[in-house]
Amino acid sequence: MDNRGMRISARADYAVRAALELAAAGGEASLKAEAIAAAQGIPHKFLEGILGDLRRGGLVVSQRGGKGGYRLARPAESIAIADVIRVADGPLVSVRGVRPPELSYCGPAESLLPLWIAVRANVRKILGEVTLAHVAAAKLPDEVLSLAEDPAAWTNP
Amino acid sequence: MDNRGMRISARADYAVRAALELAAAGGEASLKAEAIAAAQGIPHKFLEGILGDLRRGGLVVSQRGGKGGYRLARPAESIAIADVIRVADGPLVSVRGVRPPELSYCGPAESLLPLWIAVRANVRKILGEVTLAHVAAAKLPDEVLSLAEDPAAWTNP
DNA sequence: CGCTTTCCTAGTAATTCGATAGGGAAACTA
DNA sequence: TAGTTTCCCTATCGAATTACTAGGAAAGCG
Repeated sequence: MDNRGMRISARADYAVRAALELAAAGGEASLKAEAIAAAQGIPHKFLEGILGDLRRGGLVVSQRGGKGGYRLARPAESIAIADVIRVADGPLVSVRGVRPPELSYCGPAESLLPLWIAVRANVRKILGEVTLAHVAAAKLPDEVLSLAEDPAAWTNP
Repeated sequence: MDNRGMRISARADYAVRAALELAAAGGEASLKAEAIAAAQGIPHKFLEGILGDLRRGGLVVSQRGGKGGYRLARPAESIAIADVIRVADGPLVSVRGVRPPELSYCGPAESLLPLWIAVRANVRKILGEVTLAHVAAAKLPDEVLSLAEDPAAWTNP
């Protein structure tokens, strides 16, 4: 019973960091997978697969050949962190592998369904509002910043 | 890239549902593992292991023999859903297997750390406030209820 | 063509997940 | 004391997932 709970996978973390490097590079310049991997310390063959997901998800466009690379398909202000996670890693929140609306509970557990829905809504409220531009510029929205500034939010249990 | 994201495991879901059955039974009565398993449709040998975790975590007390079973170790009003999940499944939120405060990011990803902290704080705000008593009585706190009542919270993506 | 870089398929070692099996050990009943 | 009930412990299992790696085919450039 050590490390489980609600976890953000390496895949999702890498995907967001790669997208942030692209956001920081601006809309014109394109970065090569190897450069992103080096900048963020991500295994580069693993990253290639993740960038493929981002491209198939329409978040990124790619170019092959000598001066090829990747760049964002849309302005960084219009891409939420939630978009990146969903494209690279599937649904934001799931319970036992299915998304909350598909669940059914009985007896005293009946109110679990609205509870999971509320949790998901609260996660969305952050990851759906914060964009790549916010994070890359280190300018998080005030409501998010005030959550993160509370010292109690940094303690272990 | 299908079903990942932030997931609540079967273990955590089962643990909460079992605890809810105990909460609904009241502080005196004790329920047998088999009865809980039948009531909630949980494989009973699997549930036995989970109940062992809850006992070792101090949330539940057990009694062997003819009129044995399990009951809550504390009043249901004093046990948060987060307590149950942590005891059965480890930390509420983790990124790449480690808890947010242990992370370190560089370059344009530096603001990811406060972002994960904010997400965790927002999850805690719900799962740390809502108790077994709330859910078992189907009386969620108003702030949670208002999140769950928003129709937009029930849509897929 | 020759070079670069993306794209695709496959594979893999380690771990986790969900679940099952089979006995003990303790407590109650009679 | 014998017998039943119930929790308790360890061990195992297959399938899936996680985090990577390898090797090459396809596309764009000079």
